[in-house]
Amino acid sequence: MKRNTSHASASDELRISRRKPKTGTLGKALEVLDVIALSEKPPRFTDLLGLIDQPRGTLHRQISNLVAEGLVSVNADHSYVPGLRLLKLAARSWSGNSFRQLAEPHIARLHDETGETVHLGLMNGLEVIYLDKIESKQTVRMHSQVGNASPLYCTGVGKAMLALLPEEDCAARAAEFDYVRHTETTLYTPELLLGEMAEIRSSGISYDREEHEPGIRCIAAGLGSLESGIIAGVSVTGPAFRISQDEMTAWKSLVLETARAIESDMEARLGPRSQE
Amino acid sequence: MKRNTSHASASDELRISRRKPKTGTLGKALEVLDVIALSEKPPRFTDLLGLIDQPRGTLHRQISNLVAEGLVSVNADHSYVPGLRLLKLAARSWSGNSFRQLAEPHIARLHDETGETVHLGLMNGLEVIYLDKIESKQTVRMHSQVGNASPLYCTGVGKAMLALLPEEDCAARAAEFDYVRHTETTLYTPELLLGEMAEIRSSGISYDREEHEPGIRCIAAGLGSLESGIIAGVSVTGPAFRISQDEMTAWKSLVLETARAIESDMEARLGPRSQE
DNA sequence: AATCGAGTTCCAAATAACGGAACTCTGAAT
DNA sequence: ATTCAGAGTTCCGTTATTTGGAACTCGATT
Repeated sequence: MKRNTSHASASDELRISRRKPKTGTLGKALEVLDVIALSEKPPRFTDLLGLIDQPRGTLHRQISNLVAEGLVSVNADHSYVPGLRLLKLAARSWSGNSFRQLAEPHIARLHDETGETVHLGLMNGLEVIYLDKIESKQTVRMHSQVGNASPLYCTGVGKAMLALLPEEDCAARAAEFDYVRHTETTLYTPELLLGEMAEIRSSGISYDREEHEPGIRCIAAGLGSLESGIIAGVSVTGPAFRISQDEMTAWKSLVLETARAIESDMEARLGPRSQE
Repeated sequence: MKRNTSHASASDELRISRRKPKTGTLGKALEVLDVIALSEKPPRFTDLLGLIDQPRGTLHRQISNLVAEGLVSVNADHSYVPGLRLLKLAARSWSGNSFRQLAEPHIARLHDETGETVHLGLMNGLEVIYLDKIESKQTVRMHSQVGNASPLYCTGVGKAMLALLPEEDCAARAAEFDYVRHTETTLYTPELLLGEMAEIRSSGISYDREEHEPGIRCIAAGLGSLESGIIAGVSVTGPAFRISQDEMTAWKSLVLETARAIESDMEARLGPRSQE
């Protein structure tokens, strides 16, 4: 005789949903991995002991397991770095990602037509994760940002994606950001951010007016839907010294067309059956 | 007086020495993740149940934990794909990798001088993992292989790295490969493979004469050392229809110089102190 | 309505993780 | 050379998590 145990009881969950998914041992191991991955310098055992609230013996075993599994490598000087297995796992995940595959020709075309750097981003919680990128010609840095995450509130694709959400969700997320005023023009309060939403919603286009990095501008469009479970965005990015705001605006229809084209491919290929 | 607890009886141990690092819960979770990452099509719950020897309830919880941690995502149709968190972790691991950073300018120069695709690979067990790549100009596929793994025996960098090992280690690995004859010219036995080693050792250069993929040729040099704990390699790859074997050979000194230059940077920057 | 298949939940028993303390190693100070 | 301090590692009884079988729910099919 089973009753409704009701996993998500209304009152309990109001507080804070951060960092309490109760994933047991796995969660603890990943906390360690996260700390190692996020460290600027490869941490040594004692560094980790200070950063993670675990007894010596326990932490040591956790790290040992991570090392044994190849998720973490240990240098000669006993400092720890993320392991190659992560790269391997991520590479498979990336190259097999059907959404990315589907979007690739479209962003390639957008790149050909604009000649500037093009990004494909995916919404993930309060961040945008860059799934793909095509660099402008001779830029030195390569494939740098694939897999990188940025906050939603200060990026072109991020704002475009926010605007796709129902207003209540949008406002809820706006309230959750840890706003950092990266530049003069950063929208650093929920009010400023929400103030742009109406315009983005009606035009389908959002701009990053050097809001995240000085000298970097971008035009973006959101795509996807809640039903499909995919909220994404495409953008064209360029240096402010070469691309004026007006030139950005001129790409509006190209960017919108690209977003619409990806969406129609999504319907065609992901809709009927979730075939790869 | 270690007691053999239960499942792994003595006779089983003889079978296969692979996959027995005893990493407890973490290992089991990663086995699931591996299966999901390696699947061609996103598996559904029942598929996984067939592929992994675990009872329903257990497997379900393991997957739930992976999902809760963001290592796995679940599609609308209950099929599972690797999660975005993997990309994020790997991106940090990649961009923070000090060896890659150090090698980057050198392979960039090699690319400029040859005009062809250049790879940086790292030895990992019986495989080479590509740490970085600079594509030839207008190639369509981008950052495709970073993080990808290939067998040592049929790639240019792989053979070059093998040749750096002491002969006994080299022979030991040669005996362990699961040889697949990818093309006509694949070295598909330990004897064929070891037969090339002397030449590679003396010249410092190895060739992939369409041994992995038809129509793809490459010249490579190994670098690093056992003491440093890094065994790596650089290569220039090109299509056979455009690049003759002689043209490849002409790059010999460029490739060697690049390898030596990276090595001297390693000594300078990784040697004194493992500073990032 | 009944059946089947797929996915999900539950709980006592089994097992793996915990954590304090003891041990070893390394390099610096005496 | 000896001592010492700090870092890293191992051990083992206790504790908490994982396990795995079975029961349950939901949807599609007959």
